[in-house]
Amino acid sequence: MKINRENFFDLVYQVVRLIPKGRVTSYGAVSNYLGVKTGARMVGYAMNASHTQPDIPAHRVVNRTGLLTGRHHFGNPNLMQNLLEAEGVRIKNNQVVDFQSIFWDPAKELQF
DNA sequence: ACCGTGACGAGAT
DNA sequence: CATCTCGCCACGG
Repeated sequence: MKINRENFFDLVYQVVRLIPKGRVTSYGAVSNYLGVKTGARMVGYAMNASHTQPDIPAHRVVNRTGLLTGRHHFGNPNLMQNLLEAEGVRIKNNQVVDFQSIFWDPAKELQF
């Protein structure tokens, strides 16, 4: 079954909503989980539009290196980091500390 | 309809 | 190890 853009956006939102507090995931991981392995950019694009949707912890989604590449889209560049730190995620130089340990892979953690 | 752009990622140089 | 290039697909101009 082909994933329409509406479904894709919606699915991205759903997955992001499932990210546990204090954990983070990557655009690529979400994309891969949705079956669009090469659609990491689309996830980012979806997140860009996520501001229209409530309850979207976009701050828990970073790039594959754990870098807070999306911080400039939170109005305040420090907001993303603040939100993460408030959840116990340590940030060092715009990068998630111990990224691998708190990384949440929907394909593995969620498994469905 | 064509082109440039992007909250990405992986491989090449 | 630092940069560059290309693929990906949706969207705005």
